Amino acid sequence: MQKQYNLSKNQKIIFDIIDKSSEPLKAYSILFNVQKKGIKAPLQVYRALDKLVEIGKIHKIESRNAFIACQNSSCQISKATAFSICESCENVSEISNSKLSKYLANFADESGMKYNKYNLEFFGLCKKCKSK
Amino acid sequence: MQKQYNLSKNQKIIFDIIDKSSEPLKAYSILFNVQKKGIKAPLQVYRALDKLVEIGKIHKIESRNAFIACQNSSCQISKATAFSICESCENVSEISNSKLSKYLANFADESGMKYNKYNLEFFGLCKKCKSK
DNA sequence: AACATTATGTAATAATATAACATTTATAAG
DNA sequence: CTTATAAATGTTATATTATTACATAATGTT
Ligand SMILES: [Zn+2]
Ligand SMILES: [Zn+2]
Ligand SMILES: [Zn+2]
Ligand SMILES: [Zn+2]
Repeated sequence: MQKQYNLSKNQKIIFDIIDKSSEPLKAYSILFNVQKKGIKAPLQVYRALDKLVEIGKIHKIESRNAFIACQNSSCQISKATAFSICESCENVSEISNSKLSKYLANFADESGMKYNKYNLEFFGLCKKCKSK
Repeated sequence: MQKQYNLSKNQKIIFDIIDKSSEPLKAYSILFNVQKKGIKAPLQVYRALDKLVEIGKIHKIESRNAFIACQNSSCQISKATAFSICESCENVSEISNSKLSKYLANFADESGMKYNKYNLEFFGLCKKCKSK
C-alpha cells in the first residue's frame, strides 16, 4: 500500500492545476494562474512543487523545466521516471512500460555505482506530427 | 567516419575549458573563466554551448544545468546519452554501454511514437561515497 | 500544554537563458 | 577574384527560472 499524503492548501491548489492541464506547466505559468487564489510569490509555488515531486504526485520534465502530474499511479515516489516528448507539438506523456522500468531498475555497469533513481526522456515525433 | 568540425575561436575556448574540467561546468562559471580571453557576454557562451551540444562534443546534464565533454568518442551527434550522477559528491560520468544504448535505441511502445533521441540520467552513490 | 515538524507569507536577489540588432568572418559558387 | 550565402561574433537589454533570508502560523506528537 502506498502512503497517503494529506496535501496542504497550497499543495492542493497547485496539484489541481497541474493535474487538470493537458500539457506540462512551468512554474511561473502556474504562479500566474493561481494568483487569484492568493498565491502571490514564486517561492510559494516552488515549495509546493518540491513537495509534490518528492511524494511522486508530479514529475519535473527536466529538459523543459516543466511539471506534469504522475500518470502512473504506481510510481508514488518519483525515483523511476520515463517520458516521451514530441519535439514538434511538445506533447509529453509518461511511459509506463514494465519491461523498460525493470531493465533500468536493474541496470548496473562496471562503475560499481549503486543507482536508486533514474530519469529518462525520449524525443521524437508523435503519431500526429509524424503524419504531417 | 565522423564528420570533423572546425571549431570557431569561441567554440574552441569554451570546449577546451569544459574538456579540461573534471566536473560538469555551468554556463556562468564558464563565462567567468573565459572573460580574460575576451568573451564577455552570456550569449557568447550560450551560442558556443549550443553548437557544441549540436555536434556532440559536449552534452548538457539537464538535471544540473551543466555541461560535460563527451567521454564517448562514438556519440558525435548527441542523440543518445546516458549519465550516472552521484547525489553526494555530484560526480558525473557518461555511461558507455552498448547493451543499454541498443536497448534504448530500439525501444518502442504502443504509443506509435518514433523516437530519434533520448537522454537518461541515473542517480545514486558512487563507489567512494557509498563506502563512507 | 509543550515541543517538534511542516507549511506559509513576503521581500529581495541569484542563477539561467534568450531577444534584437549591427557587424564580421568563413565557405561556396560562379 | 568576386559575389552570394551561411555561420559566427559583439553588445545591450531583458526574460525566465529558482533560491536566500527571515518572520509567522498551522499541524502533529508526546
Ligand atoms: Zn509517474
Ligand atoms: Zn507532436
Ligand atoms: Zn557522449
Ligand atoms: Zn560520490
